[in-house]
Amino acid sequence: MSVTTPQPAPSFPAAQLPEELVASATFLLKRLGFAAKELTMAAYEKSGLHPYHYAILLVLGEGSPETQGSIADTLGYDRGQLVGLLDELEERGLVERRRDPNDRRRHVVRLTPDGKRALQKLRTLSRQIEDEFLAPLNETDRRKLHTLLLRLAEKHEPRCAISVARR
Amino acid sequence: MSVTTPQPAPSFPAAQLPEELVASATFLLKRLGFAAKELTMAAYEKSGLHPYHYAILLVLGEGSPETQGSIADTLGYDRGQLVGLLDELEERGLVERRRDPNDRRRHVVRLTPDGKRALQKLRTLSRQIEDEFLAPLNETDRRKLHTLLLRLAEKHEPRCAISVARR
DNA sequence: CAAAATCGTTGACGACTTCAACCTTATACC
DNA sequence: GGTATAAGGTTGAAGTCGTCAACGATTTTG
Repeated sequence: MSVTTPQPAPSFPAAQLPEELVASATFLLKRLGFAAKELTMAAYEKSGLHPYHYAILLVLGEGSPETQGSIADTLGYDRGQLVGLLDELEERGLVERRRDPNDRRRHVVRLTPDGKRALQKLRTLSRQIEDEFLAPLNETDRRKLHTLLLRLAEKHEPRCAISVARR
Repeated sequence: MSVTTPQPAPSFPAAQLPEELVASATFLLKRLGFAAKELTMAAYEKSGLHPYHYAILLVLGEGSPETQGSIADTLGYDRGQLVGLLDELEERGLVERRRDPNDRRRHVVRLTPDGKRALQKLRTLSRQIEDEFLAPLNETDRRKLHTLLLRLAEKHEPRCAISVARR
């Protein structure tokens, strides 16, 4: 079952991209990154949440208490941006902000029970999106692709690097 | 030799992204797509041009005469967006717009000699960017990655599909 | 000849990111 | 202890960007 409503096939096939662009893995990566974003956004539409919200809930779901700063640093978000995202999560009752008694500048952010339920829903959605996006590949190819992407991410997105503790 | 000036390494390693995000090929694709865009933009900075300009020049370099509409359709650009891009290319003398005598609504766009030279420069730059971005992978891995990405692109970015004529 | 469609152009609009300023609170230093 | 400095969170401004509707000119349709 598809997460997104399929688009009607265009009556005429789209014009061909220049060969040199299609031959570039970097180019394909950029286009596919965009396509992945679009597919994801479409799938999230019904939930009223944003992929950003999912990432935040995931961080909070890992157990260790988080401040807004640590969330922002972990995900690479702007702190000003995070404020609005947390406002939205708090309005929906998925998250709780309270002052840290040890350092009253800080806000400690925690999942509420509703937040944990929402996180589970989003995990399922995320799996569905992944499955739909990778549909052309079998299990072996998916693993191979992930391995290769991870090798690139370790250079270009150090936050993705697998920590020693996690190995 | 690097195309972009290397960033100073942060004294502290960035915080760890949640495992489930890093485990998702879709997520890595989105982040890497963004990283690729940033790397590309940085490399293009000196040239005063934009990757969009390169794509346009590539289309024009393929020989068959192109109108603004056909360029936009080929690359998936908005027509209104293309106007400004072509203005910039024309200002730099890389491109010529002239009315199509057969259909005076259309503009036929052609490369100038300077445009062909610029295209060659950008081809070289593009190769350097590709090489730098894929640095963690050897030749075999690069081919494998490209194959996998292309399989995905055939579904998600039909313009990337290899045409029968091209096979 | 009139109506509709096409092509390129312009400008408005909303979404998004980045950034600087600000208030509160904690830490460093004299 | 008191003052300067830094850090956490918040707000709002600014700039970028893609999307889109409307327009004049021209061609096609009927």
